[in-house]
Amino acid sequence: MTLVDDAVSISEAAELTGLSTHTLRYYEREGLMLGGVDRASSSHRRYAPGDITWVLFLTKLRSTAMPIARVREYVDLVRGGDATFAARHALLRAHRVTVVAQLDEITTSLAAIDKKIDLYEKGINPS
Amino acid sequence: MTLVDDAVSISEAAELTGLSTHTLRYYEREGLMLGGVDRASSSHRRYAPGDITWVLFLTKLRSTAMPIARVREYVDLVRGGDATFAARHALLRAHRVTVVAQLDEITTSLAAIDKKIDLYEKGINPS
DNA sequence: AATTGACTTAGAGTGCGCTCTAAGTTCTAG
DNA sequence: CTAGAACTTAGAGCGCACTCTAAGTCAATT
Repeated sequence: MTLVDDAVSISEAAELTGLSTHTLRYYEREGLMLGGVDRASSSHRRYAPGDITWVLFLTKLRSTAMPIARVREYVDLVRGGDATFAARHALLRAHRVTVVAQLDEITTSLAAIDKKIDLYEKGINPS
Repeated sequence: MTLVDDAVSISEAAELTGLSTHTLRYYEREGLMLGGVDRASSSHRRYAPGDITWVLFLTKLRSTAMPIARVREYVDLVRGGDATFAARHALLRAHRVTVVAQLDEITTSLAAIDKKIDLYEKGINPS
């Protein structure tokens, strides 16, 4: 069994996640990383594969408009271990409801925009 | 033909649009109202039905993340009349592309969240 | 050994979209 | 006529999520 050090630097983590190094440090400061990122050379961050996986999921939460504070709540629950299983499950299910609502609102708005575009396409001059 | 004054006060406009009176004044200040809102008694705003219709469409643009500045561009074009027909059409079509991208991103993120929720539902303890 | 570039920290700054305040004016009900 | 609610303005303040700066440390290359 070969032991590969597949942990990466912050700039590599930035490339892998699509975030800036600034944002990665900011998220860590805000307590959004599950376990605290490892350090090499006693100062430079080393992102383990699991850290990358977590950041990628975190960006899914953020891209569905979960506030930083709510993400932190979730992370704090994860740190709480088995005892918080139900709470974490509930938090995600509650968030899911808001995401479906977002999709619905955007879809409704898109329909209104499409209606307006149709007017343009028919040569009508709308506002 | 009966002439009804169906223009409404700012608080009624707020109720009709779901915005606050503060926001309605803010939008007007930012140049987002098509023609300038009428005044009654030489000071209080009177929102005509067309104003309400416009604000409702404007909220569709906003709810699909069109920045205030872009909305203003559109409004400025509308003020430009027939000459800007093509530009307005293009602006809306370009915005449409971003809206579809939003829907796609949120849908992808929702799938990731659902996957996580499934783990909870199966009694697995995820992070 | 020296240079160059990536990294570190704490903290300040930015942009957006509201949201609120204060001081004064106007409308409406009694 | 009066009281109180709703309105007006200009401008300040706020919350969020970054984003950047400064001053210094560390790593890789020549």
